[in-house]
Amino acid sequence: MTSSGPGPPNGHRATLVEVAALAGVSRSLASLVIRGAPGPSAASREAVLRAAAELGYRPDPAAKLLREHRSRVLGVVFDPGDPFHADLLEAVYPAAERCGYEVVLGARVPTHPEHRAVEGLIRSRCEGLLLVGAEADAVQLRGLGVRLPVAVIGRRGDEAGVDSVRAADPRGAAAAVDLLVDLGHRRIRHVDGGRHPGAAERRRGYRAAMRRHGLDPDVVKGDHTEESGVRAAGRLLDGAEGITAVLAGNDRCAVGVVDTLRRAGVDVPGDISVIGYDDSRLARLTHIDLTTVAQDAEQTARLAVEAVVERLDGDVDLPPRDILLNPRLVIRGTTGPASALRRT
Amino acid sequence: MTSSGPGPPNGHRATLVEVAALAGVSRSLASLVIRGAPGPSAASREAVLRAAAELGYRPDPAAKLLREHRSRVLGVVFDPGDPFHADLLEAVYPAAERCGYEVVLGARVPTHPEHRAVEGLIRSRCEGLLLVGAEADAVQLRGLGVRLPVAVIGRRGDEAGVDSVRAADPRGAAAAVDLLVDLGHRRIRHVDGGRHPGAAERRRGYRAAMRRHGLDPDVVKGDHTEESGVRAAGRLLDGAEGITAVLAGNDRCAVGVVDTLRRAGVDVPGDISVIGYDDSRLARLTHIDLTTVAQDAEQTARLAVEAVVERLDGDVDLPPRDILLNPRLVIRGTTGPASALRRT
DNA sequence: TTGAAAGCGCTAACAT
DNA sequence: ATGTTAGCGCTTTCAA
Repeated sequence: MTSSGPGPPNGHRATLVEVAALAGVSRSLASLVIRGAPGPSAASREAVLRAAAELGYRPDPAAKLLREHRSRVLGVVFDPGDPFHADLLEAVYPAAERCGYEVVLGARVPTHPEHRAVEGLIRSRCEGLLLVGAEADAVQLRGLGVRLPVAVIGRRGDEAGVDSVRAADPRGAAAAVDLLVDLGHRRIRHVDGGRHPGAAERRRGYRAAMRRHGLDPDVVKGDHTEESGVRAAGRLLDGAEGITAVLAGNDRCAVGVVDTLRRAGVDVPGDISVIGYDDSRLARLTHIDLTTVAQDAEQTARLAVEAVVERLDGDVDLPPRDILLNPRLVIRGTTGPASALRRT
Repeated sequence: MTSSGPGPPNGHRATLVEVAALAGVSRSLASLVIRGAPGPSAASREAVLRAAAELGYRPDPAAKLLREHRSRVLGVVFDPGDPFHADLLEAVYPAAERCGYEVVLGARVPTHPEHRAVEGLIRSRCEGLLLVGAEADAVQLRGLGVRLPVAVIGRRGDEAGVDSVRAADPRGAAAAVDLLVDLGHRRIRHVDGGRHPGAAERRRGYRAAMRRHGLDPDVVKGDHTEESGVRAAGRLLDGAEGITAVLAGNDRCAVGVVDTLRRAGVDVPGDISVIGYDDSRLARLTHIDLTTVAQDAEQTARLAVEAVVERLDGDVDLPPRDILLNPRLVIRGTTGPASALRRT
């Protein structure tokens, strides 16, 4: 915690002139030493460092910023409470550090909506912005992108003139279908995510993959909540329609499905296989152990950081990029062979 | 999103001198107008505002800060992904705003541990710090508290010389026991949270309440994961010990218990009642519908903000306070009368 | 290798 | 009600 440290524990904050005076050198020389610039002799270096330590000197970021016109800070807007955003943040920090940037966070919550978060971060003198799942429309995004370099994660942004990094959802859904077909499933239902971001792409990927395998797509409406999974499972139980596998719109929905089926005495994956989407912490819980489609948080975060940094450190007017990442299928315990068909 | 706005959309940022020049007034007068200080006549006000708009002027926070030596910014360290922290953040923003402060966030993640988050926030020139669930020890906390006003949430801090706001866990556990006893339960087991923060207090509250009702405490070791609930339920199923109610150490553990019991055909709450702790989003899911003990996030956040602000805006050397909040029992669908006793 | 001087954009006395 | 003057703490030419 950088404990209280030496020097005056409280009150007056030492300034660079004072350090220089104590070291018996000029302000500028002290400045060079403090920020490790080449030039100063070993002797002066030693003297300044000792004086700084003695006074408990800490450079004033505001003054530095005023002078340099650069903060080397990246702002990130995200949803606290969203596990995938937590994974992304975890990866954003090292990525930013490698590029020589610090990170400040702004939450997107009802009491502090996206535009407020953005303004706050800009006031915190960040030079570039990462929006994890923007809710701004294309016009607002474009306006923001003019003010400073912006990258959006999880949504397309190139149409608004900003970079974006996102998973290729159609491919993820297709991979899930492929796995199920490999396991012998033919009647595979998709509980979709309605109008949630990404849902349309997943639906599209599912449909295309089914047709590719010569199978009939079977989509039922849903959303990205447990509720929707519960309802879908209910219909499955009522209808007993010979369906042996379900691709849910996301993990929450999948958990609703699995839960309801199992409580009704249906064996998962013995009778019915279920696949989720997102590989959220939920899916990884051992008592759930959900087969699901994962996005690579580490790579996503890294590419988004690098996109912004690239503009910051030079190429200001590259055309906006839309980076698509391949999702990865994580096979766990809710999928199995279709051999043990329900006898309907 | 404060769209791109008028003025030079890009490139040169207008300065206050330029605005003043265009408005035909002095720097200081322009300054007064810009920050809405009393004094300037309606005419000058109008002129300055018009000029500012025309140039797309935005005050430079770095310069302002350098001059004023105050940022009116509060730093908050939290765990992204933790739903309760999300609730707190939601309440922190309006609380800070009412006090005239802004909020900057720093995440506590493996790649960016607490002390780095703290340093980052301090560099972001925050004047006070809120630690949501500090992991620093008392010595580090004390060192930090010397540098700037600090409040910790969810853990005691007065011994380290900083303010703290937390739920009175013993009372929460006691309230849960009281409810179960009211419902006629006598054999109530507590699956504890091991060494997790708060677990000891909950255990203590449970024990005291049981004794108060003339009942024998029955504590089994656990932790704050679903796993632990699964194991505890397993033991319940094996033993068939006539236990009719379980107080889990937290919601995750409770969900593990409920899940396992129900899959084994035990009716919750018909055969066994289960109470969680925390009222996390998990507990609120309708298909889980867990009776649980809730902390008041809104009040917690508000009191913590006010504690820090109070020190910032005057009383620097109040003695540290440890504010205890009463938890609230949220009765949902996993508790019921003990009448339908399991016949063992 | 070191120092002197200028100035980043703003606010806060102190005049007027 | 408005303008003048001095810096805030730092970096950065430019000279020595």
